Order: sequence, then C-alpha cells, then structure tokens
Amino acid sequence: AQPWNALIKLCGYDGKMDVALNLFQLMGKARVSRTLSTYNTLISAYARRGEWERALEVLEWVEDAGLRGNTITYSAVINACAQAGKVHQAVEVFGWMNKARVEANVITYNTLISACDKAHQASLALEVFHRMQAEQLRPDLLTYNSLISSFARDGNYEKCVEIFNQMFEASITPDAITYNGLITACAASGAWEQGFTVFEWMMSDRVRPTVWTYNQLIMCLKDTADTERALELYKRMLQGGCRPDVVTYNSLIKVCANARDSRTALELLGACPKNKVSPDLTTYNTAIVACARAHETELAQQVFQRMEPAGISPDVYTYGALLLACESSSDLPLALEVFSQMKRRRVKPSATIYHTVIKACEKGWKFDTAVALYEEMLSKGITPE
RNA sequence: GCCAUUCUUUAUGAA
Repeated sequence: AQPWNALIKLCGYDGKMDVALNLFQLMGKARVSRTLSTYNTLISAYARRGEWERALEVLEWVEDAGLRGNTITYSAVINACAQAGKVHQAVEVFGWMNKARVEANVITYNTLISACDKAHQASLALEVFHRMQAEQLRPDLLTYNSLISSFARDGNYEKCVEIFNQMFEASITPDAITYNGLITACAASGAWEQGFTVFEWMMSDRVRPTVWTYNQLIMCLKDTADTERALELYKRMLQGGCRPDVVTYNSLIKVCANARDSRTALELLGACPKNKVSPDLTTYNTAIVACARAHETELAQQVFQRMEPAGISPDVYTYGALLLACESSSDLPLALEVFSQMKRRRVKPSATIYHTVIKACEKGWKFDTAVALYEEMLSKGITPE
C-alpha cells in the first residue's frame, strides 16, 4: 500500500484531488488493502486544500472499513478544519477524539491552536495552550510560534513578547518564524519602528531572516506612506542574498497604494520579470488599487487590460478596485460598464461592489439608479452592512 | 518502513 499512499500524497500536493480519489478507489479493485495511513494520507490531501467536509467523510470511511482512527487521523481532520477556518468543527473533532479514547499529542494541540489562529480566536488558542499543559504535554517550538501568530493578528505585540519570553524559560530556541510572528504583530499595530527593532534582535541572535521576514517588515510600513523606506528594504534584501518573491512585490505595491504612489507601483509591477517573478492576481489587483487611490482611472484600466494577456482572470477584488477607480474620478458611465462586464464574466458582485457602484451613482446624482441597485442587491440575498 | 502541526500580500465602509 505504501507506493499507493505516496502517489495519493503527491496528487494532494498537486491539488489533483480527483486523481487522488481515483487512486484510492482503484486500490479496492486492484485488491491492494488500504492501511490506516492510506486514509490518513487522503485526509491530509483534503486538509491542505481546506476541504474539511471531504476530510470528515473520509473519517467515516475509516470506521466503515472497520478501522480505528489514530492520533494522526484525528489530527489531520482537525487540520482540515483549521485550514478552512472552522474552529468550531475542529474542536468538535477533538471531542470525538477524546470520546474514542485516542490520545492527543503535541501535534494535535498545535493543530488546534493553529485552527484558533486562523479563525482569529487568540483567547481560545491560549486556552488550548493551557489545556495541553494540564494534560502534561510540553509545548514545543511550533506551539509557541502558532500562539504568537494568534496574538500577532490582533496586533497584540505585548502578549507576543510575553509568550516569546516564556519560550526561553521553557528552553526553546526561537527560529525565524518566531521573529516573523513578532514582526507581524508590529505590522498589524502599525508599530513599524518596533518591527525594525525585532529585526535587529533577530540579527543579533544569529537567526537568518527569510523572504517572509522582509515581506512582513515591508508590511510594517503600510500605514507610513514611506515608499522610500520600503524600497530600501527591498534593496537590502537583494544585497543580503534573499530573493524577492511575488508577495514581496505585492507588499511593496500595497505600500505604494496606501501612499497613493501609482508611479512606483507600476514600476514595481514592471520590475517583477527582472527578478524572475510572475505577477499574480494580487499583484494586479493591488496595482489597480494604487492607480485608483491616485485617481488615475485610465492607468487603472490599462493595468486591468494587461491581465488577460498575462493569463490572469479578474476576480471580485479586481472589479472592486476598478470600480473604486471609476468612483474616485466620478465616472459613473464607466462604473456601470465595468459593473455589467463583471456580471457578463460571471464574477459575482459582493456587498462591497454594490456599495462602490451605489456611491458612484450618488456622486453622479443618479439616485434612482442607486435605489434600483440597492434593491437588486437585496433581491440577490446580499446583505448590506 | 509509508501518513498529521507554525509565520507574510489585494477592493468599500464604521469610528
């Protein structure tokens, strides 16, 4: 069964879940007996895609096959819930695990903490952290990293540092991800100087920064309108032998967008190929936002038109950004045209989309159109805030 | 033997 399991795992990596499932079913026909690892592998493949409902289904198959799930099985299912942002389900599966008297280990708890993290539930993450210790389990590096990440989202830097200090008491050496978490906390709270300070600690602790470290440092500058400093970081990472990735560009462009600097944003978009980075959907979307905020509607349209040739399909964020550009230049006819184009292209308008188009109508004194759009939105079951 | 866990980026609006 091992070669089959390995193949299923590979399909999961490639996102070819239909092939993975075929392999799984073929095992029955080929009279290869599935082991518990086979099921676990399939669950993990669904987990990485956040397909928690499918993962739960496979868990049922385990019992149907007369097998008993082990720690890995349940941890993998919990991870599927985690990846989907479903903490409640993750906790429920954890409950089943206890009921089935399957032992939870450090990895199980780490996965639960990560589930809380992804669902923005830092206090619940902390409860899980305490509970694992009550169960005589010793938190490891990943436990602390996940816990720090939970508080980092809220910009709770103080709490992150508190946890960071606890690591030393527990004789656990922080790694790059630990420091990255602290930097994220600074980015989330707008404390960019603190972020740079953490970066210094990291250097003096001889922990090598990664691309993510730089990306997160760039994000610390998002509210400063300091495009210059962001570009300095970019140069510094190049000098430090750290290759920028697409997120680096997206983050830099984000700083430009917030600074209403469409010129630098477009330069960065153009610089991607030089560093062998292909702009992705987020790159284009953010670049369009930069143009919109700079009231450069035509530039926004030009960037938009470059997407299709690049093989990238616009999504709801793309149209949201484009509509923002129309709205910012009070171009109602263009806004309506963009709006109908997005529907033709089967991109579902969100509440934000309606909000932006309605705002454009109000600017153009077309209150009747605004009301009609509002009603259309309600009739589609989209609720305004 | 094969299988599970951690960090970053995109649209409107609230204050």
